[in-house]
Amino acid sequence: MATKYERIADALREEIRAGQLKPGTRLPAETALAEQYDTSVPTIRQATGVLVAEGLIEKQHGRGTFVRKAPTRVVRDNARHQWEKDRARASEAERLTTGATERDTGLTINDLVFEASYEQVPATAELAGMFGVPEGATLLQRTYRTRYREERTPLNRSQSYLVLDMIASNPDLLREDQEPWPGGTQNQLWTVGIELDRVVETFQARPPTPEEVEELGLPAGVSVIILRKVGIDTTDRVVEVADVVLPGDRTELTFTTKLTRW
Amino acid sequence: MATKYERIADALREEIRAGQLKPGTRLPAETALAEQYDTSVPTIRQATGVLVAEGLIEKQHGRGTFVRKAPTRVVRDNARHQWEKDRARASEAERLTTGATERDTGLTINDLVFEASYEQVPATAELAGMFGVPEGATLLQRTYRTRYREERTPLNRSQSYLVLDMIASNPDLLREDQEPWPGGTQNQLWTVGIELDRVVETFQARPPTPEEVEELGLPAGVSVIILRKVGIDTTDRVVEVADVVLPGDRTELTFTTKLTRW
DNA sequence: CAGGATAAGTCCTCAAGAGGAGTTGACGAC
DNA sequence: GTCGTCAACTCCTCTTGAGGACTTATCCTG
Repeated sequence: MATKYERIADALREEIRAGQLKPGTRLPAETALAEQYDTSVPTIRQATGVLVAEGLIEKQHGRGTFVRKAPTRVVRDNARHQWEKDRARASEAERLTTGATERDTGLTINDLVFEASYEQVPATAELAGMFGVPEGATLLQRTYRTRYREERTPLNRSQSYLVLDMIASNPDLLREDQEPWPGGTQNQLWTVGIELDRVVETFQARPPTPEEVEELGLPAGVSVIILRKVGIDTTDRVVEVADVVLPGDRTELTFTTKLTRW
Repeated sequence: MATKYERIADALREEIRAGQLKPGTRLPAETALAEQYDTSVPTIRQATGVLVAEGLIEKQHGRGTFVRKAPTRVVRDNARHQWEKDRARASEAERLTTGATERDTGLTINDLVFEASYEQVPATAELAGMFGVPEGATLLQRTYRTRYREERTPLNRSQSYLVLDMIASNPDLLREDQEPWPGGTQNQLWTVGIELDRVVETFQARPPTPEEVEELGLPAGVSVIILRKVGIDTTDRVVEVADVVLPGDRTELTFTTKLTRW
């Protein structure tokens, strides 16, 4: 015999699954639900709290409790690291299996706004260790935020680090006033004689910190994806490290691994 | 002015961050905290509930509330799709940037137990669409569970699908009694004339369903990573689809993308 | 007609308390 | 000494009640 609030949560969850409560619908008020299920308001709040944590409903202070819509997802693909010509090789099989979300959302890069800021910072012990430079060495830190046109909360926040000494031969890379990294990081690094060989991406999912909730405008119950991207050049040096914070409910990542046999 | 429970949550969070409350430590009892912060037990429970959702603490009925240890992470790397010889090419740069967790945990494949079961199921509309077969066509479904030796809850659950007709030429693939897929899926498919060309992996993070909480023994506040792996052969056919459910707090995924220039 | 005040409806905070259920260690019976 | 019982401690459930804060629509004022 489950507890009272669990039974209520189950009942509501079932109504949502069955489609009786459609996305966007407002649930009855807490007092109404309390009467309907013959219990008190705190017990109702406990039940709805479960569904919030599951990401099924969303509470809005003063407005009501609503069934959440499936959020718009943004697809990231590791093919973005490749040159354009290579991307064109994407075949029908890929489109069948991964293109669906992109088609559904109908979003293109033009619907997004990018913001960037540059700063010179000393290397932390962790970053210094990865780059193989002394702790405190000067790094160029670029902070990116991506948002939908006409939305305030960004879709992601990314901080990328380069060792200043490695890129000093091209002062344009340090100019704040120009479009950040036209042609992409790979091309930019090429202009200072660095040839990127491969990118290693590591990531995990965890609940957001309060700061991340604030910055990304996350509803309760969603997690963030933490992605660390490490760029390695043809001489096996770590030349770029980037930490990206992505909202878990709005992000879908795709990676293609080509298999080799020699 | 933040609310009372927020201030309490902030105070406890700060104690944890500062290391005054070390991982594994038991927090004072709810009644003691209520007295300490001059409030009621429900308010204390609300405050600690925030930290549970953030994954910082864990409540154990009858025992107490404990500061969570950083969970053991299992690293998945897309290099696992490659032949062994290729893996050996992993260089110092990779080890610097991604090998740390593997070294820290000290876990090898020998510490893990694999369970598998086979079943023949009709293709759902979604799977049929991906494979390009009629809906209801017979699929071979393999269900995997991975667990630590001497732990009951599995680390992950994976369901993999193959089209029966494609692999029918090797009846050994259907034998339940043998070690599942010796040599790996890539080698096994080779025995039926299928040459895997690439693997496309798509994933997202979301809160777990109650069933997943049950099956994977997830503490409150952690999310699951849903990974869909699609194997494509050299003739651009989708030959394998696998859905993997991973606990977000115990999993770290790594992908290496080799950049090309032609 | 525009703008602000108001009222109703909503979810949120906080309190105090009773009883229940899981865990642990101490104690006593055997 | 071993085992089971029991008491103490823990977190969990649920209740009742009061007031606060946010949102929206209505109504009144200018």
